[in-house]
Amino acid sequence: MKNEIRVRMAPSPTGFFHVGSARTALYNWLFARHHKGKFILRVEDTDVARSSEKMIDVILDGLTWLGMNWDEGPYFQSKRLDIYQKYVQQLLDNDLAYYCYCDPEDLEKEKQAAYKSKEDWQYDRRCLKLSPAERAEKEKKKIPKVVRFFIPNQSVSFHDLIHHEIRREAKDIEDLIILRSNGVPTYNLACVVDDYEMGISHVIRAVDHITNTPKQILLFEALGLPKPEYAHLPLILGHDKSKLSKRHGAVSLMSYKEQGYLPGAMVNYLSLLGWSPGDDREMMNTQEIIESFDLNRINPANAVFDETKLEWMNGQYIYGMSNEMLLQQLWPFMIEYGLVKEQDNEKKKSWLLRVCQLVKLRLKTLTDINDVARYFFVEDYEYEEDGLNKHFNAATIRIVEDFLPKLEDIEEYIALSIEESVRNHAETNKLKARQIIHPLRLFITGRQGGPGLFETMVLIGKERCLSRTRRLINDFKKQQEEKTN
RNA sequence: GGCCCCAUCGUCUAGUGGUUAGGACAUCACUCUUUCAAGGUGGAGACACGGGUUCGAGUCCCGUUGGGGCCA
Repeated sequence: MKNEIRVRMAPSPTGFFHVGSARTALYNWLFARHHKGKFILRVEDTDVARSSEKMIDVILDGLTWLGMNWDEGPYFQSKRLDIYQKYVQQLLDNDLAYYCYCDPEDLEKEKQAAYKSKEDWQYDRRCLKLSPAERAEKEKKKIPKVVRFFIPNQSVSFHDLIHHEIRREAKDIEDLIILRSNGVPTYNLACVVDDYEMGISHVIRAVDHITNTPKQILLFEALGLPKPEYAHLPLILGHDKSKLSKRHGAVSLMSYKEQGYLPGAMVNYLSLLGWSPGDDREMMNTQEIIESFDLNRINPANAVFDETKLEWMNGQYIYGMSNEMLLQQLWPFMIEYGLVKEQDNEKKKSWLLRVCQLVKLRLKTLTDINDVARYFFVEDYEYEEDGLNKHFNAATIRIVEDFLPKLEDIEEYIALSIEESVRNHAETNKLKARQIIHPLRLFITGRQGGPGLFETMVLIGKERCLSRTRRLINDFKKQQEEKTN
């Protein structure tokens, strides 16, 4: 118990789950699983005016999607106010904290004025210097008061597992507010109390919290509590190298799910953003990542989020899946795009699996199914402009039209016989096979590229191939007639 | 402005005093192919700068510059 590894994810419920938070959560979780420790969920909702169930569900859904199970919680700070107040009282009793009656708006004005004239500003402890009479006066007037933590005059240093020795002078830290006038604790106090109460052994969080750590260490010391170990993770940046935020586009974890990314690929990619196993491995399943994971191997430099590489990796995962798995993952998207109906799952199962096999190499995300394979399912696929320019002309139409009877005559409609028929026809008519293949592909699929044409034609079926081709030929003829008239 | 963190190809990274500085994505060329992909082969591409320490520095120290974060 004493040496048990216990880490936490402590999200503030903002209504969405940032990929940066997901990465932080992931590293905590990997660390816990690697050391057979506990991963605890704690919702830091004291700051939030109203944190709804829904906001928390976003977090839970995200963790679940990525396969990160938690061992305890979620605990809610908003339900633990009395605990924090108890600790604040302890500090007050020991003269390690004091009441402050200053009007926050006044202080804010002073601060802004100081910044404007490029001066540093810190709270000057004026309420600490209040005489008993002055204090009594303010109490009598019922002026709202907060509790400030008295920063002792010393330097603070701590050992960060990623950044090594970090030192900060106490004079650079101001007496921070730890309890608001409404009795709600501030971030630093609640965090310290909870990290202790929940037995957190390692605080693994992003580096933008590193300036909070000395304050928290001072709080641990003032409260006489044991300190956890600290590891401050590098930030995830957008392409302009500033902290990844909404203005960079998709930063919510669930938007990646909606865009058709697989949780395994997401975990794999995120794990490599700031960490590496030390060898050249990149494609790793979650189990392998857990086994290799080590805080010592985290790169302290910030990392740019590279969606292109994530996309590539996702494609690798899709290609590596069994057709059954792929179909299952694809299903909700195919329903959404109107490619299939619920009952097709049973009726057309084996056909669907064959389509999966044929297109899986071309899918980078699950949503690609609509672009890459729409023509297998429905008739409203589009024709590539460039392709029509090439093949929608008298000479080509003629070639295809000549070939159609041969296609019709094929008895055993399998790839081999279609190919044989095309090649024979080409030979007897002194054509290159591609002169038939290319327009045929365009007419049947609307595209110039794709899986092998003959296999594709088998899956689309003879009748549909014929009718699609005839439709194009008729369209062309109609167009010619209109021109001559 | 103050304080803090960071610095290897465009991007993610390997590298812990002696390496032709390795890999991956992206990019380019070739190859395979009915096409598009994927694959295969190859190319181009980095130690921010300046001082030290050392026989020897991407690697250790200091400074500069640049980027980022927090205070907001």
